[in-house]
Parts: sequence; structure tokens; C-alpha cells
Amino acid sequence: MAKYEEAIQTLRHQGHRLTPQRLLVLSIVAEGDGHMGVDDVFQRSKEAYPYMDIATVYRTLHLFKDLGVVTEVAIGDRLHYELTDPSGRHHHMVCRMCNGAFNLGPHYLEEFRRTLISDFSFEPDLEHFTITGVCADCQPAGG
Amino acid sequence: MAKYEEAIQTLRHQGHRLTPQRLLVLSIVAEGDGHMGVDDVFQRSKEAYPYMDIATVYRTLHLFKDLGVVTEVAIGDRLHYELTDPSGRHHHMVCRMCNGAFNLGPHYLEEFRRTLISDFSFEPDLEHFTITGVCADCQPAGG
DNA sequence: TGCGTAATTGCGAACCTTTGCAACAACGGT
DNA sequence: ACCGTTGTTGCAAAGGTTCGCAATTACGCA
Repeated sequence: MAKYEEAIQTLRHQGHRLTPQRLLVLSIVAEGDGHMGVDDVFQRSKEAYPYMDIATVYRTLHLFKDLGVVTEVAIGDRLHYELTDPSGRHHHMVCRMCNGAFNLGPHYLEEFRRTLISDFSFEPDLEHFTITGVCADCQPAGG
Repeated sequence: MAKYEEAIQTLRHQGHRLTPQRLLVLSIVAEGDGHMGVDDVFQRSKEAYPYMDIATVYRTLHLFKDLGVVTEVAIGDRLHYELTDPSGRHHHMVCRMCNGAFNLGPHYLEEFRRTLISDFSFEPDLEHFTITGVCADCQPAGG
């Protein structure tokens, strides 16, 4: 699995250690079906390694997020994680009614990004970017 | 203070009670200098009313947020609150290095909003919208 | 391959936020 | 002005998340 290997290289190159716990969390997120909650990752980790600690899961996910190998998505009021896809970056739209998460292609935000940089010299983290709103299915009828 | 009075009307009209605690929290947020953290609000509340409970502060701020009278801004990993300004809505850019918060005029997102609606029928909550990134001062030198 | 160094883990404790529940109080009707 | 209803509060306890620290372990180097 290419993304998985790439993520490992990223860890190495930045001087972080490849511990079994990190590899485990990484593989769980990589094989997970989309956006996984912290506790999902923790429960699955414990199946493979019963001594896994929830603090380690938090620290590992935060590290991965800072390195950019996973992407953090706020769903409801909990954070979820998915493996970052370097070839097909996308953003998220999360419906506040049904908590459904939809993907949004990267080009939708490119122009916005350029504007922020030129007007404010503000470099936005658009990788970690989620838009809350109401999806088509949950909108009140009458339109 | 107009916004303060408006907020009280909103509470009334939606059938919520005007308790001293709510009025206190509202006035603190209204007079606060920008984005206030939960604990800021709590500490100031206790000065006026020593029995104030932190749970009440949380519940009150959440209520106000749902009613739209305050706006929630994520700064660092904590939520902050400010009185919603109905005449001059703005968004936020928060620097992940220095945690500085900058305002962004509403027109920057109007086009983006229209695109999401027409392409996906997704109605974004752009009122509660924060962009994380790195501000001009915190960007690595070399440009 | 074995050693030393420094990052990382696991544990406990602390912190932040939410929730359940009995007592209280705001509001509408009288 | 008083009463009853029902939303709200304060407290305490339960999550969820982070932090400090000693023990452990990955990694670079001999």
C-alpha cells in the first residue's frame, strides 16, 4: 500500500521513531473505512496489542496530523482521522443534521487560497479543512 | 447597546427564559474585547455572581451559539466566543503558530458559498467558519 | 552485534467538557 | 400579587483529552 509506505518514510525523514504502536495506528487508519474516531482506533489497537494506551493513540494521531500523513475531520463534536491521500487531496463538507461527510475536490479552494495569500500573506492550511452545513437531503423542503 | 438588546429579544421569542445567569454571560461576552474563552467568561461571571457554575457557562454559551447570538471560534484547541455582529459578519483566520486571530470580510466567501450551493446543494454554515494557517509574522523567513 | 542517548510509552493525575438529577425560579394565567 | 408549570441551575459524577514522569525501547555509532 503506497500511502502507508510513504507515511513511514515521512516519519523516518523527520527523525521520528518507528515504534510498533505508531505502525499499528497507521495501519488501522490506513485500512479503516474512511473517517475513524479516536476510540475506534483505540479499540482496534487493543485487539492487536492489549497494552495500547489511549494517550498513545492521541499522541500518535496528533503527530501524524502535524506531519500531514493523516487528516483531521471534525464530525459532530468529535475529531476523526483518515489517511491523507497525496494524489487526490480533498476537503470535507459535514452535514450538521445527519453528520454525513462529503468530499470536495481541491480545485474548489485554490482560488480562495491564492486570494488569502495575496491579500493577507496568510498561508491557510486547506488540507485540514472542513465546512459545516446542511446537505441536500437534510434541507427543509419547500425549495 | 443594540446587539445586546437584540440578543435578548431572540431569547424571548424562542421561548427561552431570561435568567440572571444568561444576562450576565451575555453582557460579559458583549463587553469582552473580542474572542473570549470559556474560562474567561467563567472567571468574570464569578466576580459578579460567585455561585456561577462552569456547567452553566457551557450550557449558556452553547445555547447562544445555537441561537446565533454568539459566534464560536476555534483558537488553538479551545473554543472562544464573541457576540455575533449581524451588520458586519466576518470570518476568522487563526494562526496555528501564535494563535493570533484575524478577521476576514464576508465577501471573500460569497462566491465560494454560491458554488457549493449550485454544485452540491450544500448550504454551508459560513458564519461559524474558521481558517487555520500561518500568519505573515510567523512565516519562515526566506521569501 | 552491543551500547549509550534521547524519544516514546504507559500509567496516573489533572484538566476540560458534558450529563443526570433534585432543588429552584421565570413566566403565563389567574 | 400569587400559583403551577416547566425550563434552568448547581452540584457531583462521568466522559473525553492532555500532561508529567519514570521505565522502556528505537536508533546511530563503535
